[in-house]
Amino acid sequence: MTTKSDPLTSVEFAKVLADPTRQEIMQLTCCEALNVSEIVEAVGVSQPTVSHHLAILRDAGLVSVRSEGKNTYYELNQECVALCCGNIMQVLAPETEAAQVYKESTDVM
Amino acid sequence: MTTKSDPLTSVEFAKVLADPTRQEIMQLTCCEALNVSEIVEAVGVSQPTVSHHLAILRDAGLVSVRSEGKNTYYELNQECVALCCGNIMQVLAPETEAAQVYKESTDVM
DNA sequence: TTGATAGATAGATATCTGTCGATGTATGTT
DNA sequence: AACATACATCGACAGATATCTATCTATCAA
Repeated sequence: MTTKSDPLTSVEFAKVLADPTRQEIMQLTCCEALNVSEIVEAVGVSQPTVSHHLAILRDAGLVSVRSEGKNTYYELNQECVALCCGNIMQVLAPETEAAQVYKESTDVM
Repeated sequence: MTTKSDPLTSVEFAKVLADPTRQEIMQLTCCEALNVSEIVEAVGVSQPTVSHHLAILRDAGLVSVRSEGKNTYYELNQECVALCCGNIMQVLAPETEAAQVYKESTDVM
């Protein structure tokens, strides 16, 4: 229903990143799946607020969601993050070495 | 007065990027310096609105500014953009190949 | 000096967004 | 069946922000 299938635009990606609470959630779920209660405890805002941020991440296709009994586990999609960052680098910083290294590493050979 | 000296946080950087008009300005000034009138003409919003966005970019240290007679030229700081994108990749997508390639390319040897 | 042009600033306004408390819903437990 | 827990959704509200018009300042030209 909600989840986005097409790749994110740079503006959409930036809007998702443009909040400290949301970035903290992204960092927490970056390398391990956490359920909502664990995230609530870690970030120190209310549960509805966490659910709100998770919905935004879900709609953007930036997290994977897995239900397990009463719990719902969220994990950040690192590949999607890397892709968006790479795109921004290539568009807004094409002459930097970082962008060129990125481009080479992703070019089909 | 306004310009930021310390490096941008990921949230600050994302907030700057999180507007389509501003990203368009960034793209326009990415590889050449433009004055305000040229930017106004290209993006199709009012001159004060462009000045507002340029002030945000200036305060963030994301553009260099050069006055020349009546004109003021703005140019995007690509290195700063690349640095911020690289940081985000390393923090939020550390296990991706893109982040690792970036890290290697910036590591002191 | 007078006028024109480039750009910044101020103030107003409408929209967006992050947060919360309250409530709904589904799943598991006794 | 009754209850508890996990999470989502709703509605309200306050603060942020993008945009505009109007105005101010500074520089160049006549």
